[in-house]
Amino acid sequence: MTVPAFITKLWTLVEDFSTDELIAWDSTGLSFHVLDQGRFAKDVLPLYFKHNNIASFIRQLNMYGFRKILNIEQGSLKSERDDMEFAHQFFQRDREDLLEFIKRKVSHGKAGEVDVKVRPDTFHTVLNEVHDVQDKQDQLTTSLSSLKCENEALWREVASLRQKHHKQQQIVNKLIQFLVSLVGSKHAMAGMKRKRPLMLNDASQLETSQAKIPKTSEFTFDQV
Amino acid sequence: MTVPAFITKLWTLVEDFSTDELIAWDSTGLSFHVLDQGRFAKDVLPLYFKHNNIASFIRQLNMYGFRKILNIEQGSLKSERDDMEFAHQFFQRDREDLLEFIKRKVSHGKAGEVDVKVRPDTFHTVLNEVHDVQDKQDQLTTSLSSLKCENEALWREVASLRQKHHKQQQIVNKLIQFLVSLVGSKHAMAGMKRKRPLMLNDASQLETSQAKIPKTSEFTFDQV
DNA sequence: GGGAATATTCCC
DNA sequence: GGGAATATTCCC
Repeated sequence: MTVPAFITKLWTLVEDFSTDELIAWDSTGLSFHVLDQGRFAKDVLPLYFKHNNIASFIRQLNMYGFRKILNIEQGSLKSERDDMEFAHQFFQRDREDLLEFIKRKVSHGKAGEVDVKVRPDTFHTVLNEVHDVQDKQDQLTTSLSSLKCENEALWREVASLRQKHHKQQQIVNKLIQFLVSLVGSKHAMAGMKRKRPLMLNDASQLETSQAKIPKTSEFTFDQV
Repeated sequence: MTVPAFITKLWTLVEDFSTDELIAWDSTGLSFHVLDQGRFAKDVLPLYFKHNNIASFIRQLNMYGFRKILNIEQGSLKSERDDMEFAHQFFQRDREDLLEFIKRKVSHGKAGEVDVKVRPDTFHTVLNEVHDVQDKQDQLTTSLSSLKCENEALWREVASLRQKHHKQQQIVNKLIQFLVSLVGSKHAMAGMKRKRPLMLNDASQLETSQAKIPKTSEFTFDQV
């Protein structure tokens, strides 16, 4: 809505017939010419701007997206040597209504980037926190790996112990069967005194204790 | 080394005796006064700057760290009503050598902050990576906790099984002692045939298998 | 041409 | 006073 001062001044300047000798519309009305750079800078620029440098004028044109029109005969001798031509899509003769679409380039930072302003100590704090998380994750990974090895060894130990217990129980059963066969066939037990019971019924206790832990590990380990 | 144009112009301007009626050193030489703002802006400023606004002049003073000196009698009637006084540590009469230490404030961002320019997709990538690390760490923590519980249950199981094995072995030993006593006292074994050995020497196997895992867990678990 | 520092303006 | 946009300068 609000057209920058440079654009309105430029349009007024190009439209002004009194300065057509130094700056004027192209015959097409879609671009404009600057004829005599020296005189234009010295006599015209100070009337509109706070300087008399053609370079500053061109800098502004570039800031607003104007492009320099290159003539066909570049290096060859042309009728007018001191002739520059500039154009912009929305800078046209008798079309002041288009000027509002001419936008100044935002200079800060590359296009497509966003500024993130942080205090240096905040920056270092965040960086340290990320490193802390990474260190802790490394420790966790190591601990997890160690614990997993220990766990596997424990599972093997439990399996081995259960197997040994089972075999031992079979031995106990065989011994008892043997004793029973002795008693049944020879009645050898007659007259012997037992000080206390032998407590041979361990198997039932073992079965109940096994229910406290799962039969297989529910944990899965993925390398991180 | 290179003193900004504003500072050199300002110092020249204050030193200049011809303008002392409008701008001049304080008697101490450590600050300067601007007497008649209206005349100063209209007659003096354009001689040194590209404008005639006292506001722009003061804006520059603030940009370079000058401070306004407040008079003792603020609201009361003073001899000179249109009198402003400014000072800067390194702006003193006859001390042009100090001017190089007057630094312009960098406008972009708050003081003590540093610009970090990133493309939005890079910003989101980094953010996602941090969240990935945090998620993975949560998973690791959960897995580690589960595995630790399972590990503790396994240790209890192993201890329980070892105890049972020990008791079972004692039973086996007592049975064997009992059989031996039977054989020794009554010679009841005579004439009986054993099909295969009873394999009662399980205890030695158990001892060797225990060496495969440590007696106590070397792992320590800290909550994260 | 355009990045970046300084200058000027505008506005809270 | 100072943030921020625009203007001017300086420099590659």
